[in-house]
Amino acid sequence: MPWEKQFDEDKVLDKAMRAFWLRGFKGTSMKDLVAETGLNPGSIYAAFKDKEHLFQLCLAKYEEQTTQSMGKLENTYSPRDAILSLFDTLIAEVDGGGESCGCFIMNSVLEAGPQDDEVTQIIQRSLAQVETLICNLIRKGQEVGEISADVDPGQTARLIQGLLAAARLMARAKRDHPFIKESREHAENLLS
Amino acid sequence: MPWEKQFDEDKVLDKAMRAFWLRGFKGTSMKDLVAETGLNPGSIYAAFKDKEHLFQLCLAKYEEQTTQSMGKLENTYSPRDAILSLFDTLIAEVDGGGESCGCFIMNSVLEAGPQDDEVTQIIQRSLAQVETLICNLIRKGQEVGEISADVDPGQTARLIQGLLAAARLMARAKRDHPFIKESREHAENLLS
DNA sequence: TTGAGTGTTGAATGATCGTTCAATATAACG
DNA sequence: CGTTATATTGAACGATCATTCAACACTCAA
Repeated sequence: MPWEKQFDEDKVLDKAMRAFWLRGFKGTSMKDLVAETGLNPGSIYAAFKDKEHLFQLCLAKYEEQTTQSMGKLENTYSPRDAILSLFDTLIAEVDGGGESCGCFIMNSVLEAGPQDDEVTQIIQRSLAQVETLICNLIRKGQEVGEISADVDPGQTARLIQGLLAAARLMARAKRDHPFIKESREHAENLLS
Repeated sequence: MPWEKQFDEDKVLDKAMRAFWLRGFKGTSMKDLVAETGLNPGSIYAAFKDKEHLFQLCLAKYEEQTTQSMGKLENTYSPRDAILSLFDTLIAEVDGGGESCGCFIMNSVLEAGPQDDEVTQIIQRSLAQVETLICNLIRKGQEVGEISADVDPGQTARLIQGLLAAARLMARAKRDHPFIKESREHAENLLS
């Protein structure tokens, strides 16, 4: 019988994800991945097929992580604060001088051409997922009376998502862009 | 005395711009540029130094075009309608099945690492430029009484810019994403 | 102890990348 | 017409790209 893998597939995926997240698909070479994962080319190909497939796995993993971490927010904050904390996280990232490499999904939107079916599907699925999560938070907030009952949950969820995406984009363009903090205020007003 | 250039430098820049706009810097190879401009490698290098510099020229040209076309809007529409027409253009693009390759500047934000000083400067300058143009439109609209006097022009300009950026991003991810049309409504409400 | 089965290794592969340059073509001046 | 100055050409360069694979390492059932 065989031999167990010498590496933790999940940790390797995490490192690859960080690389793709920071520099994109084309901006990350196999040499980079070899250096940052500590694996040899052959092992990477044996475990993940090829660069394209590895990238898709990273995207999927990111989506899963995002969903999970939003689930945690749901349990530790009130619905309204959970939504606002999404903005607070970004603000803290920027203020703390952190990496602030944006949203991996959104970064990939621009790099993946419209022909890249697999990636496009992951992106669309992820967008819909986050929208739904925010939408549910809004509904729950309305039930509790924390969020005004006369906002449309779906539309507002998409607006929140848009504001957040824009804020992350601006953060990447200019670390201290005023819109980053303003976007939080806008969200706050929406949910008043 | 010498020999005039056989190509129109401006038309070549336009074709290169379209290529970079659609596929990004890393996604556009020199071979692509040779094929799409009709020039030979040597001629491109003689005229534009190298790929990096050509890209910067394209970015700068895009910025100039954007500024000019927004100037025209100012002359043909009322301030409020000029702003809303920015959204209408995007909506028409998407509805018409057009390319909808987003905003060249914003696309470049994600691709250019924070280390790329020259590109970052062009991006920041362009962002500030557009913000100022929208801000002035808002002020003018307020003078005419077309836009509510109690919105902060600067903050609202940044919000409009953010909404537009987000809408273009969503359009790239999903052609018929509801947010595209909703963003126009949000802008409309802001300027009511 | 051994052989079958699987994981690891990293040099080598061909393709493509951005870039260069010697050869060639063209136009204006003497 | 010949010289000079510049533009064009496209093959060729070295670097880097993603990918492969034969050699080797290791585990475990027999």
